[in-house]
Parts: sequence; C-alpha cells; structure tokens
Amino acid sequence: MAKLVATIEPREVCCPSVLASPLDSTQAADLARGFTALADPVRLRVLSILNAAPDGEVCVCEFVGQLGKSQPTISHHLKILSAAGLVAGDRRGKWVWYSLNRERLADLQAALQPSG
Amino acid sequence: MAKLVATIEPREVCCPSVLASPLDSTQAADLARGFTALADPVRLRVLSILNAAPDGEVCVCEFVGQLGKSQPTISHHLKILSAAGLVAGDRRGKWVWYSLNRERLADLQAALQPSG
DNA sequence: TCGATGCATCGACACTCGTCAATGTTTCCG
DNA sequence: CGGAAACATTGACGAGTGTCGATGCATCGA
Repeated sequence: MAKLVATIEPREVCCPSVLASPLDSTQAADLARGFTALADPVRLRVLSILNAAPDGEVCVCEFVGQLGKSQPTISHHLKILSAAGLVAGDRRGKWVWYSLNRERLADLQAALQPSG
Repeated sequence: MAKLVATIEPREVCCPSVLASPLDSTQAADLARGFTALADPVRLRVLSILNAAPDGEVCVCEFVGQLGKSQPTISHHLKILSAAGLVAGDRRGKWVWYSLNRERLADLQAALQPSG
C-alpha cells in the first residue's frame, strides 16, 4: 500500500504511501478507497466494537442493538467494510460473526506514517 | 482524538481511538470528518506533494499543474484539507503557499493504532 | 490608474452516499 | 413440511460530493 507521507523505499505493506511523492493516480485511488471505508461514524463504531470484543467476533444483531441503526443499514456498512478488507464475516448457523482484519487496518495506518 | 483501535488509556493526542469501545457518537463523528478529508485521491496527492516539497511549501498553481484538475477544483480540495486542519495556507504577494500539518496527520494515524 | 496574474467563491450539474421499509434468502426448530 | 429467526438485497428518497465555467477579489508591475 502506498504511503501518503513519502518514504522513498516501499515497505513490505501493499499500500502506497500517502506521502510518496508524487503519489500516482492509481495509488491515490486505492488509498482513497481505504479511507472512504473509514469515513463514516457508524463504520468507525463497528470497528471499535470489533476491536473491543473479547473473543474477536461480533454478530450482526449485536451491532444493530448497540448502534441504533436499522438492520439493513448495519448490513450495508458491514458490506462496505468487508469490500475494503477491514472485516470478514463467517456464517455459523443462523448468525454471521464478523471479525476485524487488523493487518488491513495497519496497512492504512502505515500509509499515514510521517515521511521518512 | 479518539482512536479506532482501543487503548484503554488515552494518549497525549487529541483524537479518540477508533478502537476505543464503544466509540461514542461524538468521537466517531469527529474521526469520520478527519478520514473524510483523506478519502479522495486528489487530496491524497496534494498531501503527498506537500510532504515531498523540499521547503515544505507549495503554491496553488503548482498543484493545478501537477494534478490535472481545474484551479477551482484544486481550491475546493485545499479548502476541505484546510478545514480538516491537515494543511494551512499563507498568502505572500500574489501567491498562497500551502504547508502540511504533520501533527494533525499523526493524530489520525494514532487513531488507527492497533489495540493495546 | 490600469491591466494582468493568482486564487477564492458561486452556480450548476451529475453522481454517490446513508438511510429505511419491504422483500428475498438461508438456517434452525418443531 | 412449515413457521420463525438472522441476515442480505432491493428500491426509493434526501443529502452530500467532485467537477468545471463564470465571476469576484487581492496583489503586483507598468
């Protein structure tokens, strides 16, 4: 991943740096997609709930209860987070358990690394 | 600023953690505004150009030339970045020189810190 | 003072996004 | 099989966003 703050040498992560300059259009678009997934308060709260879950998994009904949004709205946000690679769902019986992809989150964080 | 990934103890930064759970609505909204500013490829490229600028400053016409967007469009994006506290403009004569606020960028990065 | 330059603002447009009610799909249980 | 529960999908709506041309404002040079 590209980094926003430039480090001349790419790291082991996949994303371009926000600071690599000039960030080319493709890298910028990829990074922007990642940050777009983070650019909503409901989705940020979903991530925070997942992060704090003792067993690392939370089912959809739990989000609906805690976030005060309709079930379709929660499902919509989970789909966006899933498409961004930030969460993953696992169906077990009637429930779907979502977990946090910490590596993907770390990639986005790395893109904001102060320029080296 | 709150952190998305929870660290029980707040750090010295202003932002709530994305992972503090559950992130309350106000903190989530604040963080989301920050990431919204990063959720556009043109703005990410603006930041990368600023980060790579030898003297830390770039005038508007430089962005227009490098990014292939109209001058009003660039001005629009600079206004959004400025409102988010990520850049600051300084008028000197006919030119306005923009610089990167690395502290603000570090705050957003800290909000993605893996949960501790 | 006057024209030119650099940048911001305005107005308009197409497009995307967040939201919810209604409906569809999958799974479990009796 | 049939009903209920959990979740996804669809359709629709209002609100917000990115873009550009036209225009306004400030500054500099002649």
